[in-house]
Amino acid sequence: MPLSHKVFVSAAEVARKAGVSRSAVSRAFTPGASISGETRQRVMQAAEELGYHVNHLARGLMRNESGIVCLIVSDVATPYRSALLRELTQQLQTAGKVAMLVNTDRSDGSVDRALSQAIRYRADASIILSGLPDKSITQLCLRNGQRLVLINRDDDQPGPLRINLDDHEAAGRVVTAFVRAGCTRLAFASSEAGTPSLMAREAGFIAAAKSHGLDVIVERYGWTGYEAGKVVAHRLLTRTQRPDAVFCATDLLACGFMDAARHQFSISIPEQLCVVGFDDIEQSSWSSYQLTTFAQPVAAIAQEAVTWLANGSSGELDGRSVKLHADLIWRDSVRGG
Amino acid sequence: MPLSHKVFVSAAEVARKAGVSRSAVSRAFTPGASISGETRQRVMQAAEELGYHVNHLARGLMRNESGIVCLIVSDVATPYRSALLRELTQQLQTAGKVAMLVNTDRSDGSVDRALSQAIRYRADASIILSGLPDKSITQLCLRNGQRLVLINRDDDQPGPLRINLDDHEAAGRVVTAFVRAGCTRLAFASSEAGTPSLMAREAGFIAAAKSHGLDVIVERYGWTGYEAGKVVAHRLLTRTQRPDAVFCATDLLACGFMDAARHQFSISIPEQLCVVGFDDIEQSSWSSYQLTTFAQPVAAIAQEAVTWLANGSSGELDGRSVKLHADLIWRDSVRGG
DNA sequence: ACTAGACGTGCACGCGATTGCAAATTATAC
DNA sequence: GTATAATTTGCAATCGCGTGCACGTCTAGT
Repeated sequence: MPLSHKVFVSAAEVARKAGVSRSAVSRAFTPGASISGETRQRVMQAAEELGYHVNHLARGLMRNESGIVCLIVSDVATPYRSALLRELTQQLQTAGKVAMLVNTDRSDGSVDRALSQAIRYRADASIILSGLPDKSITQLCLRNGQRLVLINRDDDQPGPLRINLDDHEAAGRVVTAFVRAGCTRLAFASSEAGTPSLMAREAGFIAAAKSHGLDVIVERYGWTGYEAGKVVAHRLLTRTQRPDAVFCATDLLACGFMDAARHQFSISIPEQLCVVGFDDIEQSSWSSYQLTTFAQPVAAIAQEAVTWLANGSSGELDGRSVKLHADLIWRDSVRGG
Repeated sequence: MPLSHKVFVSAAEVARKAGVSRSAVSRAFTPGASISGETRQRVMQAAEELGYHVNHLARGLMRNESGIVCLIVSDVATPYRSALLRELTQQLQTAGKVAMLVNTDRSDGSVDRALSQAIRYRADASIILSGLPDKSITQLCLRNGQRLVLINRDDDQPGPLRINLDDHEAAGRVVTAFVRAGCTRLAFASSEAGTPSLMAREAGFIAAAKSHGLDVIVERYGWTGYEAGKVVAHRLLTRTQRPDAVFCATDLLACGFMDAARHQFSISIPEQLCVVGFDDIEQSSWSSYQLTTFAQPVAAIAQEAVTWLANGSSGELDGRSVKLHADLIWRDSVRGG
């Protein structure tokens, strides 16, 4: 690949034009460096005229700090994921970092490959929104001074920052709401993905129901999304003892569930059936759904992650576990809000 | 910031361990380089044991080719944008590139700042999904050997690759569909964003309607999204001469419009009112909407962009304009599909 | 006037990799 | 066995930048 044209303008050229040494140019662009106001002016002007921009690749090489944060995520196009992504990129930017986006699929070494990519680019940190890395590669990251953030992926490894919600407790609040609405035949709708948050919601729901003397029908299908919600609805609503309250592990599931219940089974919500979701995606507030659900505190999650990253590594193992609260947003899919 | 621990392992250490020179290590990781199978084996093993990864920052410095592609986008969390984003990152990855995500807002120099970021990291290219850069910075990019892709942002500048849809012609097909459904009072619902694609759809719709001897009521409000759709619906449906067919510039608008029409005005779709959208976001296929709409060929768009990037700059001004076709997806929001 | 200090500047080296060139090794031909 | 070609390997320069160190200049203190 032949270098196309005139390539980039380097600090040396700026230095020549400004009549100073190359170090002066460097210092002009380094906040807090020892340089006089006058020469800084001269350098800045020359830089402006030449269209010079500091090469962050080279700077990262020297400083051993690239400013890159790697976002590892599957299903970017999903409403909740994309909302979190937006928040993260935004806050990273204002913190002076830059986001590198790596997609993963459901294949096995997918997250590991993504992390290798992050290491190759000497990312200061990686934030994992979905999937879990192998223990060995986690070690590799930490050993290389790369910091790790795990979101909604409970894991007991020391080192990374682990951000989670109070899924278990939140699920308990759903039972309370259902009981108050006079519901008795509870169901839990989920997928077969088996992620920690899904499991926690399920376990919390079942436990709280039991403490009320209620059983729970659990139905899982496929892959957490709208279609799975429809399938699960079909299974749940063709039972002889049809449930009168269902907690959907995810808003996307809930949307599919509600659509199936209304349009295929002509069930009216919340009169005949109460529904609660989780995530508070934008669609949940749409008139067609008005879903009562838990709000993922995306802004708080992002903030937690970014501030942790901004404060340089304090110790050897500065990993900690943060548990955030999910607010219940009352809308019209449960009686007696 | 003290370098935390043992930092990264360099090629020199691998070379020492494998008993070869630094260059050999470099060559071992460069496909097509002149190196014997045996030494490559030795190097690879040593690298594996030490946990070595090529430093792409340094590589990019030498090769003058970072492998980074900058994705500049506002409203990442919007369904259409995130779908395109998913497709782009995926295809970039398989092409051996890595995506750097930069958020922009609606403020003036936002895209320019994003492009500066791209230049600082010596991105091989930038793909702009929303907003338009200043001419001057476009020049700066091209002069620096940075390639540019503009998606759905018609612009007459030479140099960048410009990918657009046949918005104007597509809008004409909507009129045909409405006329065939027996509609006579046409309306166009849009936002005040005034992007080229929005304008093209509007112009195309009006032109085609005129050729059928029909007038079009145009209503625009705020910012392309669900809420705007509701507001526009309110304005349009409280008129004395209520329209019986409306083309929404965007699916998100259409969803808001349909919800308002049904739940606030008790209008049944498509019996009393036909609706067509644009984008084919996932929600359009949900049972609650079943929206007839145009499919954004996201995969084709991404492919077009990535293959253009993969083929190194052929000439000085290799920019070209690509016009892609948007298929009309028939669902239930228009009579007589 | 002499010295101490503060401040700004330049030199030169290092960061981690690629690559042209020439030497060294191996393979092939006669 | 030698001459020649083909391949492999190491040396050293380079990419653009940051920064420790030494030097020069200017101000202030006694």
